[in-house]
This record gives sequence, C-alpha cells and structure tokens, in this order.
Amino acid sequence: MESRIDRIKKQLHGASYKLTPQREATVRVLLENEEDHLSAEDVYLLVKEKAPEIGLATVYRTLELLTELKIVDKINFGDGVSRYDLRQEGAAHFHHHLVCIECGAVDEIQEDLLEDVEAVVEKRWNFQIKDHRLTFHGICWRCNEKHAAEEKNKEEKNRE
Amino acid sequence: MESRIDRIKKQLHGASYKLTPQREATVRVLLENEEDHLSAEDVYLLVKEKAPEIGLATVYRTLELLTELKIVDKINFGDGVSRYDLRQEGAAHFHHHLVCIECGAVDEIQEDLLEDVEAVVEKRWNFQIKDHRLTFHGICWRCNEKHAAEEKNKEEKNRE
DNA sequence: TTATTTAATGATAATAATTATCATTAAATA
DNA sequence: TATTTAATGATAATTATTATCATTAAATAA
Repeated sequence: MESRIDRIKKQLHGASYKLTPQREATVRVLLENEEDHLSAEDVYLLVKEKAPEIGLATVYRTLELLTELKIVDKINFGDGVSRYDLRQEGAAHFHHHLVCIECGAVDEIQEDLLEDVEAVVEKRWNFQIKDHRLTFHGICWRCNEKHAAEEKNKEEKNRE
Repeated sequence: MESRIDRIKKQLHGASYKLTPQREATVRVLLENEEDHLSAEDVYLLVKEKAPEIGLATVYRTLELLTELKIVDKINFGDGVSRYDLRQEGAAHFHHHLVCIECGAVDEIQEDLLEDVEAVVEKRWNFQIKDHRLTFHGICWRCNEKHAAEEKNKEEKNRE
C-alpha cells in the first residue's frame, strides 16, 4: 500500500523537488507529531534526535517548501513564532483552531463549518476564496469541566 | 458631545492608566487611519509627523496597552509584522479580513457572519468562545473586475 | 564509467521585529 | 514643596527568520 510519505514524495517530484534524507526526516517528524502545532525550532530539535547532522536552515527551507506545495500550513497564533501543521490529505481547506485563553491548549476542528459563510462572502464581496484561517479564542472543554467540578465541590462544602 | 478619544480616555482611566500626550497622539493616528492595518513602524512614522519627540518603544508600549484593553486588535497576516486595528466601538467581536493573494489588498468585513458557526462550536466542542479571527485568502473584487475586463477585451480582439 | 552541471545542505552571518534596560522626565500624591 | 510613582526616550539585547557561501550529493552528459 502506498504510504503518506510515498504520496508526499510524488508531490515533491511532481514539482521537480527530491525527497532528500533531510526532507524525509522532517516530514516524518511532522507525521509523528500531528496536532502538535510545532514551531520550526521544535521540528529542528525533533529531527536532530534521529538525524543529528541536520541544520536549522534546512528545516526552515523544508518547511517553506512544504508550505508552498500546500502539504503543510504555516500558522500564527500571535506569539511571534510560526507553526507548521500537516494539511489533512485531500482537504481543500485549512482546518480551524480553538485556542484556550486559560491553559493555552490548541485544539483542531477538521470539519469545514464555513460553507455557508463562504457562499455569502463570495457573492456579497465578489471575493474568490482560495483558503481561509479561522481561530476561536476562549475556554476549552477541559477548563470548562474543571470549573464545573470546582463549582460542584464548593456547593457541597456550603451544604455541610 | 463625547468624542471617541474621550471614551478611550475613560477606558484608560478605568484601568488606572493615563492618556499621556504620546498615547493620545498614537490613538489619533489610529483613528485617522482606520481600515489601514498599520504596523508598529507605520504608526511610529505617522505619529512622528505630529509629535517628533516620540520614541518607537513608546509606540510599541502604547499599542500593547491598547491591545490589552481591547481597544485595538493585534493581527497578523503571516508577513512577519504585527498590525493594529481599532476595534469597532461596541463590537464584541473582531471583524474579518479579505486578503487578496494577487494585489495584497486587505479589505474588512464588519458583519458578524459567524453566529451560526459559533453556536455549533460552543455546543459540539464545549468551547466558550470569547473572540475569533477569520481571514479569507483569495482574489478581491478589484482583481476580479480587472480580469473580467481583460477577458472581454480579448474576446473583442478575437472577433475582429 | 567519468566529467560536469545542478540542487541541496550546513554553518554561520545578516536582518528585522520586538522586548528589556535604565537613566531621565512628568505627573500624582503626601 | 518634597517624594513617590508612572511613563518616556534612547538604545542594547533578544529572537525568529532569511541570506550567503563554501561544500557535498545527485543527476545528467560525454
């Protein structure tokens, strides 16, 4: 069976780039850390564990290349660092993010959700949408549950 | 009548900050350049025209302060520079952006458009939304019109 | 195969945006 | 008026990213 790496290799070849050992190591790190929103530095350190000879510049170059080919998405949560996410295979659109303002966790939404909104934007603003970025800032389910538990606890204490 | 500046002054006082001349000059620049997505450097240069003694660090500090107080929104279009937009008065939510991948223009959408999507996210992901960022990347109405005109032109030439 | 062109890499210097430091000034308060 | 505190300006420091350039690896031509 054709693996994800094989398909990425084909994508690279299609654009006349090669999948060098360094590029492959970088892609593997991204595959093994999906959903983790790694920075270039993060990727560099992880790649180094397996391939210590790799240079930071090569990691940057590879991430840039993968971004150009739309294999990864470069995202920015406003903390001064770019982060890189593998794009879902076959996904025309970028996935969305939920950033928790309490604990800092970043969750992903793979569902599109924006179809109706995009139809409106395309028509009303005569804007041909090619991609989108949607991030919600708020309180995640973990913090919500934690607060609910604390609340319950307090009530029980009061009843005593 | 109470002006926008007066209201911002009150907001600052409410958080026990003062509206110093430097801060006022910075806010005025933002007011006079709404919809322009200015970077800190842009703001600095504009403020300098009116108040040449101001320092870049003060502009950064002021923009940070205004961001904290949710008077401005700090945004990032992925070009390595933070940009600062005055938030619509009374707007609970951040406005959206249309970034043209051809000409680089950035247009704004003040309408919410996300109410339905947010209801789904709050329920399905148990996420309490406090704010959002939505940016569409694509081709703006100006470029679309230009292409349409070019197309028409070509057709006419062919008919000759 | 060997020579030659081209692509990719690693080390590191350069750049650019932002933040930290610190002495000075302005403002608020005692 | 004296004194504490907040804010500022100049500039150094930091940090992420990009550019440079000599070296290596790969692809292609002879």
